[in-house]
Amino acid sequence: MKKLDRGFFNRNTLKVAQELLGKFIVRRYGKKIITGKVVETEAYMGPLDLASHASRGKTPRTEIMFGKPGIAYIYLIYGMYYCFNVVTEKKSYPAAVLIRAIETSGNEKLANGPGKLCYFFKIDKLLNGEDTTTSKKLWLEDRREKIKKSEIIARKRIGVDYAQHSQHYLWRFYIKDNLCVSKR
DNA sequence: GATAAGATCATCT
DNA sequence: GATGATCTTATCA
Repeated sequence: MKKLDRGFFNRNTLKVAQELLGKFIVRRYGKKIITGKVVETEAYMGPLDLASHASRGKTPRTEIMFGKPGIAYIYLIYGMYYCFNVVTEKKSYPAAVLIRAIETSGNEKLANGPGKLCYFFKIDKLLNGEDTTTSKKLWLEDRREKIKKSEIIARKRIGVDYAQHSQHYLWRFYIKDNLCVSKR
């Protein structure tokens, strides 16, 4: 197994989002190691993407997305759930990939959504800005699992009727027929 | 089966 | 003071 390095993330966000499928998240929490396979991602890129926090300009919260590729952007949503993103593309270009669902050993439904996977992985805002290419607490690995191109499904993101041209873009990716993918 | 509402708080206006 | 990159439970057809 091989740790994903900065070069992997320093590329087109859509490419990274697709290639992250089948990769593994590794989380060291105290003496415990938690791992899981990425089965669903979503891309948020650039100032033109109205669904992205960064489209409204740089703020103290979103400046992580303007930072180095490979670092973690963790955001508390609705006061209850964290979302785990990995920053992509070159520095000062705001883009990130949201990890939406993870396949875990055991119960499939433990991490089939952005909020739940963060709870499962004990991810909180202490890890915001963590560099996953050097961290010993949180990183990503390539375990040579092959995902066929025909198994990658691209779908439109939900709730973007106001972002007219963006609606055509298929920026949500998941592995076909995987039980862990979030529903609805 | 589908849709609606409630929980709850950091961040922005 | 309003709002959101969510999830669960309740209610209706």
